[in-house]
Amino acid sequence: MLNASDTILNNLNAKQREAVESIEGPLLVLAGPGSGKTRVITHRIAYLTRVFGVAPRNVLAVTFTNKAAKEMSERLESLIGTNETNYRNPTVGTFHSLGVQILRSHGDRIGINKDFVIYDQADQLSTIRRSLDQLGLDPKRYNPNAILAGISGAKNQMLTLEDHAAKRTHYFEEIVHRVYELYDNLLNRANAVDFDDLLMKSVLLFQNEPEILKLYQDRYLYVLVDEYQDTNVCQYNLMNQITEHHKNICAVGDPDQSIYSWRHADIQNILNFENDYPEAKTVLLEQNYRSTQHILDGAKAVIAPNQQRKDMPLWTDKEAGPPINLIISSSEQEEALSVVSEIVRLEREGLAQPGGCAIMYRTNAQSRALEDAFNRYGMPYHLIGGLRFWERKEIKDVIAYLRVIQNPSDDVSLNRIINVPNRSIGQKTVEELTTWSIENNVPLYSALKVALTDSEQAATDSNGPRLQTRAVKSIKALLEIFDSFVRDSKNISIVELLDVVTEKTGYRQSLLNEDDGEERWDNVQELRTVAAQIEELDGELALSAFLESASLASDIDKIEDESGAATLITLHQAKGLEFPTVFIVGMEDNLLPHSRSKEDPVQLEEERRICYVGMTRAKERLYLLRATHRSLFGSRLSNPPSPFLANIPEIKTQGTNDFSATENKKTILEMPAIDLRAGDHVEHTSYGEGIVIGILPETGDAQITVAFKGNAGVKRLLYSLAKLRKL
DNA sequence: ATTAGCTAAGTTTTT
DNA sequence: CTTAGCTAAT
Ligand SMILES: Nc1ncnc2c1ncn2[C@@H]1O[C@H](COP(=O)(O)OP(=O)(O)OP(=O)(O)O)[C@@H](O)[C@H]1O
Repeated sequence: MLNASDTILNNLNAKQREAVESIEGPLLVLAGPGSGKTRVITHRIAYLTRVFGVAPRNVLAVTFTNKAAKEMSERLESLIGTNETNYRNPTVGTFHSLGVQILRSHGDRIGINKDFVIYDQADQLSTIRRSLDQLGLDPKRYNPNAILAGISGAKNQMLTLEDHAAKRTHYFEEIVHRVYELYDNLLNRANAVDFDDLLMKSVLLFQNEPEILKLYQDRYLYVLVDEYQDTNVCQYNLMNQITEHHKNICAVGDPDQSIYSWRHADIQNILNFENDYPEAKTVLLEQNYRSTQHILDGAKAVIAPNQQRKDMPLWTDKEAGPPINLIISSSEQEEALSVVSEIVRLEREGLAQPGGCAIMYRTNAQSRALEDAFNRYGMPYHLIGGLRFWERKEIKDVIAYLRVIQNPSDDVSLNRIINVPNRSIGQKTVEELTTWSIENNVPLYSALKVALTDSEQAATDSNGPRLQTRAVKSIKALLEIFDSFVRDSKNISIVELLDVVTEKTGYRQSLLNEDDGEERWDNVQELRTVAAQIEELDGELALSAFLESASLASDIDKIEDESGAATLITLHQAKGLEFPTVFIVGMEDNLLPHSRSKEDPVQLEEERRICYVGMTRAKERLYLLRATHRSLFGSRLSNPPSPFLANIPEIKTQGTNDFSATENKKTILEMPAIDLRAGDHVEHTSYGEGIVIGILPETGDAQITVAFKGNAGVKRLLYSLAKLRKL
């Protein structure tokens, strides 16, 4: 029988084992893609807790995305089993979720109220606009996005307002500084923190309150960090603070996969690890378990020209596999079509499943042509990023209601929904209230209250905000409804609260009257489903916890491969993932490398790394695609091929005139545009109701597979003959 | 107070 | 070509 140690070490190679068994002191695992770095982290945690006897609660593992954290927890669970009574799981989370945890528990020490909300980019921008307005600065002249970048950059480098003051060298930075000051004030007043605060304020808290820091130092005796090459100054400081005494830090990463320098990630953090910790042990992993020989060779050839790198050996004993394919098209539409038809071909020939395919691109805008092609041919797809679920208007509206219920001081959220749906509290009124609240240094919500009491007491000589009677009436109704929500929120579940809020405010009604109302209401219902799922998992859920997961959630967390849908994703978001089949579209100069980066050699090297990350996601099949012409802002322009393509030694090119490519395209082009998708409910004249489970193109037609409700069962029908009615 | 219609700007990449 | 933000008209 195997003991715990054997089970954990069994599926590791010698180097990985060495890393797992190095328990005490700083440990650096440097290795290329697919070499099992993440596996080392998981197994090392298992080893620490199950073999070495470390209490799970003393272990902290930090990842980049929630998805990575979730996957790690799951793998841990299957490795060591969990949740026996008395068994506390290790902490596995993202830097940002760690920040939330720290600030929620101890933020009061630096003046952060426990009920704080987290402002995302849109909330930040709206706060910046308000600041500009207050300062009498023209948002046309001073781009709010640029100012946000300035503030965020400062925070990412741990520059507080005072620090930033010293750094002002340009006029623009002076402006940024003035906005920074007011912006932070507004955030404070709204009891809100932004993404960057989660990290920076945690570090500041630890700096100022050593006894709080000690709590975390004593709690987290073993710390493991994934993707260390993409940590920024705050994250670096945070980890150093926690591991200051025991120095049990295990950093894992790959300098060649550092692609977030624009977010102020500093590759020096990983390169200097051995200087920071002279006693550090370094383990290099050299075997790639993910990709075929062809894919690995191609990727290595792309990264090789970078000057700022140490070459590390990376090999595979996998078979050569099919060569890397280059498909040249004449437009982005044709490019997208090539992708779809190739996926169809792979599926038909039993070579790959659509669910195992990912299409990757440099910029979000590129997803559009792909979506069109997938929709046109009834192929299911899963879009990551872009119009993110959590950023949709209707979702943000509903979340805003919940946020105000939890934290009435949240000005941005209150502003958002104060007149949604229309309740005759117009711009003028809001302006008056806002000005009054800023002058009196109180939240907007208080301004509403004052306005109301004033009018009730018919106080003519009051200093309160001066409003129309109609507006006051609306405000009264609004405050009353919020009071009732706050009361409700204490007694009912979040799902119920969502129902009450959308119903009582008339939000559902008004949404359904808008364009695409049904679809958007469905999104709100999906939010309800998410809430239900979380509640089912965690039992009664606190409103704050729900809002927190809403703030920190990102789309990538939702990838499920069971669905049979191909994944559309940016190259950045694809980091850390793997797929049997990968398509990288837009392999053109100005796009990859992006025109904004290609002038600066340092940035150009990062573009190369982005390409490298994408290529190394592929396990079996890799397609690179480029279009000779592409439209940008409506006008067509032609781009030369990406210079990276020239580095790849063996590549099979399919030009636009290539026979097989044309053949494929014919099949799919002749397929009628079908308005059916897998999952759609349909009705057939004799078989009755059913659900579409598959669509296969045929020459000039399509084969639709439908699972019928009645006795008919699963049927394959020809689209042209079946006369299916969509329900 | 609300809305339709116009103009100008925008595409890197995100927790 | 889109879309967000602003102006003019109701
Ligand atoms: N010792 C091993 N034996 C067999 N398969 C392994 C081994 N180690 C890792 N793998 C597999 O190799 C693949 C890549 O592993 P993992 O994701 O841990 O690599 P990584 O180094 O974190 O990759 P990346 O840096 O590209 O994200 C996974 O499918 C994993 O299951």
